[in-house]
Amino acid sequence: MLQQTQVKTVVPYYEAFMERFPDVESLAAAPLEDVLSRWSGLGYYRRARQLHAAAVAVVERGGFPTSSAELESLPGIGPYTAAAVASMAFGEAVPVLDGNVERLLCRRLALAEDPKRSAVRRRLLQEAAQLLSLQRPGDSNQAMMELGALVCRPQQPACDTCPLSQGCRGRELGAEQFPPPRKRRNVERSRLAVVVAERQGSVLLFKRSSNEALMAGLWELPTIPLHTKETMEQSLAATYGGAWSIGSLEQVVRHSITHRSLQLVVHRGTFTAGDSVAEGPEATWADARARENLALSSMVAKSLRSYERAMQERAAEADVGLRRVKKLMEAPAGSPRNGR
DNA sequence: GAGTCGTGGCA
DNA sequence: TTGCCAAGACT
Repeated sequence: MLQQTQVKTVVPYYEAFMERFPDVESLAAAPLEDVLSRWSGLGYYRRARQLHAAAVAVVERGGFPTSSAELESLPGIGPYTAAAVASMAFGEAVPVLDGNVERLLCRRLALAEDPKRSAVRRRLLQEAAQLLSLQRPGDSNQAMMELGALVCRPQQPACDTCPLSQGCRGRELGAEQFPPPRKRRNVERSRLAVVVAERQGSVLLFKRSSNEALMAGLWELPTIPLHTKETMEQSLAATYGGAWSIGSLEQVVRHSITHRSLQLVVHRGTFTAGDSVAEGPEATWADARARENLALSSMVAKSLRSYERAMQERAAEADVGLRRVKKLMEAPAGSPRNGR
């Protein structure tokens, strides 16, 4: 969970996850669907699949591997995670190199090169090994990561309070210039139509196939690109089968996925199953309770919240209108109206 | 080696 | 509003 994700974000997911899957056996025995649903909203869903696969592998081999080399053979466990687990759980003297330590060491060595390059990486690992406490490698690794996160932070590093400022070459030259800024990628912008089809309090969802690159295996609201020659109804039928009609209600929701910036136009719509529906992706009608146990992305959850808010506002307006009408009808016939 | 994958916080 | 980035791994 902590891979590329901040601790603060992870904590609530971690606690709920551990309650649902208290040990490796329960995780291995659980359907992937359940694992994904507990991962909903955390992102990088491949991690959930790999964690599940790793649990299966651990149970099959009869226990956890205890060396960093063996750990790294498990799905989803790379150099960082293998070193972190091996050092913290099993006391192996291997250094971790996460984003924080990487930055700290680049500054310490005043390396003005891209730390992702393998040659630079080797140099950083060598330095990390030098600094590692062989008596307490787990604590030592955690201390380095904390130091990077809290003291040798990306902007405005607190060099004055740094316990490693002694041998730091970057401090003299201006720590902030190391490592060099990454090449930035251009953001791809797009507009999508998202359709909420309601039926007796349930919403129509489709399952993304497991080999999709993006959010594989998660449930999605029917979604189509905007600005096509086809009408929305045609696009929806082609993608999801059935027959569609689109209502007037629409809400705009913004969402960003790594290098993409999405404008989601959430529509209300209706869906009628036709002969072609069997050819579309797996579908389900899910009410609010059912949705709790489905794997939804944050993008879908956000769209649904926006839709529900809009519907509540519309209902409130309708209620006010109804009261006005009632009031008029209750007034004595032929009585003068306001302002006349 | 470079591209990709989600999301939320923050400046 | 926009861009950057985080306890990375995999293709």
